[in-house]
Amino acid sequence: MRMPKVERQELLQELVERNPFLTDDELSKRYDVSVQTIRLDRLECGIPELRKRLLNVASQTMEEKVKSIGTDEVLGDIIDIVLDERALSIFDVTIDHVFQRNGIARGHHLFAQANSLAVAVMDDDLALTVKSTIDFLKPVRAGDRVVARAEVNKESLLEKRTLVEVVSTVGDVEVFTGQFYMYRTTDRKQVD
Amino acid sequence: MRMPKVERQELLQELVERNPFLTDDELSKRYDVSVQTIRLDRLECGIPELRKRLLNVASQTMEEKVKSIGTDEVLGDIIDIVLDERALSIFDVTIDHVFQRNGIARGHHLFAQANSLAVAVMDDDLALTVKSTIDFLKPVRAGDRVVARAEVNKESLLEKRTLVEVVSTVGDVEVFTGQFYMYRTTDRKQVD
DNA sequence: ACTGATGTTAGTACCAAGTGCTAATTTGGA
DNA sequence: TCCAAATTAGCACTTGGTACTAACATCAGT
Repeated sequence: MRMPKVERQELLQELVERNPFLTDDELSKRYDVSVQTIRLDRLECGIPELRKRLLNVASQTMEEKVKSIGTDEVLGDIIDIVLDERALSIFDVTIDHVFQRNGIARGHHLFAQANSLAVAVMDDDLALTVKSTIDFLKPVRAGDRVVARAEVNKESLLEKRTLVEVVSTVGDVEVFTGQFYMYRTTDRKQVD
Repeated sequence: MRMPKVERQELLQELVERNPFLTDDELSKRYDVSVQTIRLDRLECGIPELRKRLLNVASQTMEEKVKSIGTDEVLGDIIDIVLDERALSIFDVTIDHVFQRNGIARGHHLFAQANSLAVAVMDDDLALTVKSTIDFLKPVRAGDRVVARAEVNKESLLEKRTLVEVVSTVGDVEVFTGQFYMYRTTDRKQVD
């Protein structure tokens, strides 16, 4: 006897989960049983056929891709924006953004939200961050909704390095502040 | 005439790129041509059949899944580390990290690499960034390999806020510097 | 030793979504 | 009008299956 049925089916479940790319034929060789037995096993365990497994994996990807393109361009959703004046974005912190150890959000996500907002508020296709000073005031946790408010410093608007100040809050608690010195590619004095 | 051949083939390329889940049959209805025409188009354009497209997308996902677990924890690969002293990480910039407009890396990715490294070099499970001052010295582009070097300030080691200085270079050009003031949860004076 | 349940294997017909090929038909343009 | 390019049709074959039926194998209980 090669292996009891139940054991084979349990191994099969795991294996297919980790590696969805195996055909029944390959699986049958792996467990030294006939293809038909593998088919019966899949039927009993509710494991779909190769093609449907691939389709599932592929759809997952596409969903994630659509999401990640949106979140890569600007981390957080921009709710309100007046170019060269102010902007506001919301970022919902999930378990993906926190340290496993203590559940506190990684600093670079808060920075990313603020930095993205600072870039967006500048009325310039090619705005770049040159210098920045930031303070992490309070720890942020999964489930928190971080609201970032960016304000463009009027006096610096015509200078080469425009100052954008960002304040992020959770509820009414300030959790993060940052000064972003932004470099404009197009020259305001000529454009306006 | 419905549409010139070349135009249809160009649209086909784009469409299939965005939505790899369409069968020849569905495509043929979309462009109001026969299935055979679609097959010829795919042949000429080198577009693989549905099943191979799904397989490609699925394999990508699996690779990314393996990678993303590692890259979320720390952006960039840590090459060398001496706890409480210094650390070094490498981060390969891809098109995913740059502005489409000008091909320059988004600031928050450089920050993320440096911040991750600063957290890692602290001999503490729960190190947090409290304050940071950073300078983006030169634009970084896709294809660049950014090497970040973190150095723990010895004098500040016993203080509540330890200073970690990070310098990132591409080749031998400094592109980014940052001072990270880190908060330790565990108290060095008691632990040592 | 016989019987029955359980498990395994074999074989057939069929399906989806193709490839690869040949042949017929349509169509646009000089 | 006539030719070449483009399109369509048809057929045999492939993969990786489903769904179903039938034949074995094996071991347990009586």
